[in-house]
Amino acid sequence: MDEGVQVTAAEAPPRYEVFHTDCLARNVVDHVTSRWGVWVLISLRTNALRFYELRESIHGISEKMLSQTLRVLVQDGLVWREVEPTVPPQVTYGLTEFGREIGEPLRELFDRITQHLPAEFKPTR
Amino acid sequence: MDEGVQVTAAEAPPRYEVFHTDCLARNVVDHVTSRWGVWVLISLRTNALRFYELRESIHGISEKMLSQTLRVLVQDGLVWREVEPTVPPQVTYGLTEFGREIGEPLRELFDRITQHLPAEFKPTR
DNA sequence: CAGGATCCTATCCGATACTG
DNA sequence: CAGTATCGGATAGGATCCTG
Repeated sequence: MDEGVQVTAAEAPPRYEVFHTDCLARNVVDHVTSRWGVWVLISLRTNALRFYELRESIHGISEKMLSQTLRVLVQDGLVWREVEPTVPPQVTYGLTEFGREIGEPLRELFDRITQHLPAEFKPTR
Repeated sequence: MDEGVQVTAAEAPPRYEVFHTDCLARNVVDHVTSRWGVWVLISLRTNALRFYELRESIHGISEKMLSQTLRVLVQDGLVWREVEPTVPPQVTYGLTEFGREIGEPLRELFDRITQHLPAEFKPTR
């Protein structure tokens, strides 16, 4: 049934086709804006981190959700994963070029949000 | 157990306190990046829309989720709501100043995502 | 038209236990 | 250390019906 892009009229405003359920972009957006994906991307923005570092820097995330989220982000090409075959193993995650490009507007988003909040909650920066 | 901000060291990098579960900013972020909140904000970015226009522009959203999402965004001060007491009633939604500030990085985010996707899925723009 | 109320299902996600 | 597997409760969210 659904297959093409449905833009009602030719002269329709440049409304985003991303809105369609079967759109690939929408999946990526959903992953980026997923409950934990957001924080993973933000955490990795400045530097690469190991699994346990990520877990500790993102409050409230469980190991399950962290690995699950990471797996998706790696699949989407936003995050790279490097395994050091030592004992015990060391796995490091970092942002790809794509991930960094995404992280920038994300940071902008959060900065603007925090700036609009009551003073008592504002970060010290 | 957890109550304050845990920044391991004094000279720690400016890691976001937003990561804490009890942070107000986190709630707003969760709303903005919620499954449907994203699309509502993007939809309203260029101009205000009525309820049914929103429902039609965001594919796959149910009336329930749309009204629920809108309610939260209005509470957060991102969206305004205007009721025209006619019969049948007309309710219009639009972005507040805050909402517009948030919408900008959001659009940037989606533009970058769509630009990185395979050509066959790319919007025509 | 713009929703609220209800019901019901899918999934999210945390806790726990186990593996290389 | 860095996960995977499984279970079960909580929540998101769709469908339907109803109202001002």
